[in-house]
Amino acid sequence: MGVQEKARTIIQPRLLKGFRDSLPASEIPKKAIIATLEALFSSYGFVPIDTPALEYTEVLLGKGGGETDKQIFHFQDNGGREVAMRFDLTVPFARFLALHLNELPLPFKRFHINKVWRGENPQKGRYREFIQCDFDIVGADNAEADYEILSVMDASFAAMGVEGVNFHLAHRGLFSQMLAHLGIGEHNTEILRTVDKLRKIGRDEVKIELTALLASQEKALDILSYIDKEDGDESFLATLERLERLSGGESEHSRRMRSIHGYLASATIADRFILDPSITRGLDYYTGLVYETFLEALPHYGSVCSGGRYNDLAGLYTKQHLPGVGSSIGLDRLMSALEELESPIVRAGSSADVAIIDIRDRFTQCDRAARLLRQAGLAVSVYLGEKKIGAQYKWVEEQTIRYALLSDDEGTFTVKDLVDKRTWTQLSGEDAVTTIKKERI
RNA sequence: GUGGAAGUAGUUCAAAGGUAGAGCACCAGAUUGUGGUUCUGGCUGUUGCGGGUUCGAGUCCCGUCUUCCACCCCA
Repeated sequence: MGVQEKARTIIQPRLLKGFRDSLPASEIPKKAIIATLEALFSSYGFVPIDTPALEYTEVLLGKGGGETDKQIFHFQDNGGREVAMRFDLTVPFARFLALHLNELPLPFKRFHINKVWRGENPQKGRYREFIQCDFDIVGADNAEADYEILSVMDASFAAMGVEGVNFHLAHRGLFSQMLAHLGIGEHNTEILRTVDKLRKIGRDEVKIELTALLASQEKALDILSYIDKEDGDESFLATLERLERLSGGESEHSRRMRSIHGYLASATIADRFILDPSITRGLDYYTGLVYETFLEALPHYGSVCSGGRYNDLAGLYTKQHLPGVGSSIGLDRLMSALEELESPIVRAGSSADVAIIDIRDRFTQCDRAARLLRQAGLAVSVYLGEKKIGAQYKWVEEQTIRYALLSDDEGTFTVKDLVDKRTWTQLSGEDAVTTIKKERI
């Protein structure tokens, strides 16, 4: 009866829809990836910032509009203020810029890695709480800044060891110019939205939708000829020339794209960047270059890194005109995709290099060895339970710790490699250090 | 937010209205002489949750929550 009584008072340990716990097996690689990205951004001179998770609703909603209104988590705080949780890192950054402009060097390069929240219906790789890694350059409107963001994107995926990545580039200004050239500029946003679905629903379906939208199959075909490559292998520059033709000749937009491609080519990374006019990026603040990033093996996962150029980011919050270009990596979606690909990056997750076991009677000796190993730069985890030796080995392997160190009666140590099943006996503390450091390479 | 599918032990999956089960995992003991073998024994569930139909519901019906899929949108 007493037991039943207790059972009834237990609170169900449940999670909110779209929110997840992260166990060591996923948190360790996640932290490793974040550390890699932070080091990479820093190597380009980008500096870290942070902003609050919670802001005034009016600040985050801006002018208000469409989808963000529905997706944003908002409520009244205990003081009756209308507050909202940030749904991306770009809008808070704009507010941040307006507030701190005279404290910042321009051009300003920052990165920001943190959680954001969207009240969207979850699916695989889509959650209500997820981490974004943003990096932006504000205060520079030129091809060099555009190029540098693309360069950081490419270097980021290389640093994470992710292969088979393609960056799809387009230019919003160029697209609008084409529509104006065709005399159908007024349907701009609807056309963008339809074109954006090309990869998902296919050319034929897009043609049907555009025809319905414009009440003209001829114009639909004109637009399709803009976003359709004549052949799959059409080069960046050949595509660019075709876009120039369809949008009425050379322009500042096409010249910008040509310059960016020139820099990418000089850096010998141009082959991973594809000019893909079907990339449009919804209807946000983007005005120039836009891009999305796809994994060759999992195109249906959608973009894992997107962004573009916005020419008046902080316009909602200040009269100062601030051009910028930036990008955002969706870390949780990327990790979800990499897990599906069984990528080694998300598998590597040890809590330590060495575990020390069987220490019940020789704790001091073992702790001395642990301190020695730590001083030598190894991560060491000491077993603190009371189980038998077999269970201790299991504990070590559960955490994918590769080496176990045991203390012998003679005051020496035994090191075991639990992966290759090798054993070294009668080692001094120093020998144990050198053995492990040598073997683990 | 709209529409569809699914939810059984820690896990993978059985049980086609009639006593909720199996493998793996887990726990204890023996053996292994600084583990992984073998043997013996054991635990595990309010069948996601809440109602309803029925003599009887894991199974049928309704609601709800979560996951997955599509739309929408996006990372």
